[in-house]
Amino acid sequence: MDNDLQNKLRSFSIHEFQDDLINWYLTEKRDLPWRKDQDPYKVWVSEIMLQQTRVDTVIPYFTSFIEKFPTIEALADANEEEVLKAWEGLGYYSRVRNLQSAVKEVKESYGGVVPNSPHEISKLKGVGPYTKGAILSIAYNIPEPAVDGNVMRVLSRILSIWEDIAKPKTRKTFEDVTYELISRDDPSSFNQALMELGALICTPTSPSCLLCPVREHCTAFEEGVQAELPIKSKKKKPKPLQMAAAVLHDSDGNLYIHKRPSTGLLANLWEHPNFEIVATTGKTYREQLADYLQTEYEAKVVLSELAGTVEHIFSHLIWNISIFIAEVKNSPNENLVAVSPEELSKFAFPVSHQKIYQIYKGQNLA
DNA sequence: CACCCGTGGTG
DNA sequence: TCACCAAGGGT
Repeated sequence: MDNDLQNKLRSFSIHEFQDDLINWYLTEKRDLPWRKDQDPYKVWVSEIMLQQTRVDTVIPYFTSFIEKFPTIEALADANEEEVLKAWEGLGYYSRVRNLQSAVKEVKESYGGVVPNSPHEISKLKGVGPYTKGAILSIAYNIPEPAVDGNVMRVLSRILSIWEDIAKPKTRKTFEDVTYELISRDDPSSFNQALMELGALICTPTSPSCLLCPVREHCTAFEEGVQAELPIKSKKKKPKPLQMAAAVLHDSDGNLYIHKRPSTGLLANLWEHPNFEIVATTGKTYREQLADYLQTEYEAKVVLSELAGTVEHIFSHLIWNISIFIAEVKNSPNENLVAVSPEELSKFAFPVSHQKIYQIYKGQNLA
């Protein structure tokens, strides 16, 4: 921590800040399903789901996930397909594979009890510095910083910290600050209050300073620079890729689907056969797709004309997918699995491939 | 550190 | 439309 920041903290009314913040939180906090108790497992699941994901999106997933897998034991013993299906549509699917892996570790090495030491909990897959602090403080009431985007935004304004919060090393500054500020009486409420304030009052654009319970402590508000903070450098634009996909079916209406590899993008999810178009050949998308289905799956097909397009936007790339319907005239190789339309709902697909299937169903109707 | 890893909402 | 956002972690 630099000298300027240390000086700010020396003249900061820490206890008054804690009281104003926590009292506001205890009165105004939202009634969320993961706040019904302090079960470390449920806190853990909620924190993983909430990573880079909105509260409103998480709520229905959390409720049904806990119904399906109410305990560490239940999740540890669950079928991986079923677990992935419960996560379908939430995104960042490695989160749930890491979670199940970590839960198995807790079952085997810690007797099914989530460890309460920073060192041990950090070794669990998918538990980084934020999630570590969140579980320890919320479930175990241990005064550990839990620095997420909310906390960096709120504290950058409170203390007028002009470091770029997009830079990895900046998180250390905010952990140091949080360690100075955190309530030793109620670290759980303190950490959650900082995040709740960021979500409800101290929002990224147009913060509601006049409603803020801690504006008397806020140097950015005092100086009128709350709209300039935090400093956050720009992200790269996602790179567009041209793709082609086929909804492959036989004359009985069975579908032929492919399981993606266990690492990388959309790992272990199912998809309709697809590939990236090569721009340099003189062939049409349709011709390239027929070639691909033949070489990759030994599938002889009758392809439709272009049936539609689907866009899939990721953090770092964009698929522009041209969709064709293909009827197979032979038995494809073992890289494809045949399923009936009724069975399809047991498999987890990325959202783009759900849309691809919708196009096929629309064609069937006509 | 830079890059990879999803999705849906919003001004 | 588009840029940015939302309780990050792994490599």
